[in-house]
Amino acid sequence: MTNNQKVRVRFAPSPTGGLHLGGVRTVLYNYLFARHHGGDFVLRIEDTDQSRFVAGAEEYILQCLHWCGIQPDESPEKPGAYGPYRQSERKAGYAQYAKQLVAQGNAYIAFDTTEELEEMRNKYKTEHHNAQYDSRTRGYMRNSLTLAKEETEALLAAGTPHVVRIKMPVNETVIFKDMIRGEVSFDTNLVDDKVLLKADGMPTYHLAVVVDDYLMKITHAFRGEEWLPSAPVHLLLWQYMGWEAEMPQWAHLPLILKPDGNGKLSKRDGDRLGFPVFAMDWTDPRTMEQTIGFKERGFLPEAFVNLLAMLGWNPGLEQELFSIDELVQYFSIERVHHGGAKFDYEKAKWFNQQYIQKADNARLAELVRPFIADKEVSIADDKLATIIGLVKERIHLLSEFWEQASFFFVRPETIDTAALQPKWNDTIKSFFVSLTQKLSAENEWNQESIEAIFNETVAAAGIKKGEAMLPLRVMLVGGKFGPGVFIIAEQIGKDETVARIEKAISIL
RNA sequence: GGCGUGUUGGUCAAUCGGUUAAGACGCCUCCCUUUCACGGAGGAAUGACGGGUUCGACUCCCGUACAUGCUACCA
Repeated sequence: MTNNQKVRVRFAPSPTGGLHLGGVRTVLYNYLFARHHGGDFVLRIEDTDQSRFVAGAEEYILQCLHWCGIQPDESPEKPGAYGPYRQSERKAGYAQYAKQLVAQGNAYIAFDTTEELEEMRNKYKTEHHNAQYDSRTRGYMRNSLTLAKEETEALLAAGTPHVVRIKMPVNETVIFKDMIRGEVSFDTNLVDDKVLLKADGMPTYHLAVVVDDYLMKITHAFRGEEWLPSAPVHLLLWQYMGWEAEMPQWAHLPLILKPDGNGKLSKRDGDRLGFPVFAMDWTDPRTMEQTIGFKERGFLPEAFVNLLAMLGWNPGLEQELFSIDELVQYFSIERVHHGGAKFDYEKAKWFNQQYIQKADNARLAELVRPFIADKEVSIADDKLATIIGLVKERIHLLSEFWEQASFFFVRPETIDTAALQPKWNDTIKSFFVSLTQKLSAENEWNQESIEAIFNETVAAAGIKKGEAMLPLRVMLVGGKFGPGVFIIAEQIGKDETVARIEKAISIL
């Protein structure tokens, strides 16, 4: 790219299912880079594989980006000047470029059937070398290089299924500079003649990515490390098309690995280890299989973005909590790690907890609604906000709200009597009986007044405050947890407080 | 198998030839809190291995090991 060109980056998912953590991180790095340099972020849909098309996947991806607060500047829904934004809508164009490459001698037409390819691989495979369609084997195959010109034309005229393959040069070294890894080089003899145009007329990723990036004036191309081995094909294509001067700078991002063992993090690992891998809930329309997302597990989008940003990138500061605007400010591709990072769900939850603590109670109340929708209680917004303020420092996920706060809304079904029994005797029992009487007679009802009555009653009964505090908590809450016991009493109200104490006395 | 890429505590990681090798998560101890949590203080725990280069290597080079990715008319 030329220096004064406007930065343009793209995220190019194929709409085949749920949006993976690693995908979101790739989006994020694209977005941060674009914003940092005042450039554009483009969403392009790579739907060239018709057999893998999944209905609804494109909309789903949009929703995930929206939830994360990442809006593309251009997308299928919001076209800019470089459309179309779906590869399937460019079908005719790709064929032209493929034709040009064939005419130039940089590509050729191949008629081999699946069976013939299979046969070739078995035949030429050795212990030391995997057989591939390349300079060593293409001479034995049925293609426009081995067939007479008339024969090829006759086959074409007869409508014989065929693909277009790149003709990888012999004895060349392709070198390029990756923004993250520095100089990377490949021996062209070891790269196979990748299919460029499929028999159905659709381009493969290899052709499409080059053509689209060129047409869409992409200046920086970020993608996962798994693409590195095919980079020489793309480099050569840029060269053969005569677009070398406009080729984007490449950056191959490290992988996100599974927490245990090694290898790429997959949806299966999440299922197995009990954490989400997709950004949002995804239901496969074919199998109806449902997969949980970070959103529905109770993550805040800003926490999700923050934790993903830190997985493979680090600004070199001690600060760990960054708003998306701060990330934009600090982000630099040079500080992206080379090696893959294992995903740590515990740390992810810590990030979320930090953001929950910082978040506004009214907003949290709104966000927590879906998590209590199935509970048969109706709670006013302000009441919910107040209670969230009381319990938010002890939850890591929004989904944990109910287990930490249900006693504010419904009487505990059971109480931890085991925690009470050792302290239970006639003295303490009569203390609680007299406490309920005094509480019932009280007109003012707030945590100060409740505590004052409690103190009086304790003194009158001649017991220590500590002996009665825990029992009171267990009676109201059901267990040994939760915020201050008097504020709980205030919130649940006088009648309910008295009722819970009386019920506890009756069963002890 | 071949090729590519990678390797600092259990995990995320700072360091860009000279530090007692930061910090965070998790774990442990203590304090705070008459519960739990939050918060605070402290602790255990790290440069894969072997060679170079250098006055001096976590840092640069080479080799080995290990890991991982690719090796489809999938992306």
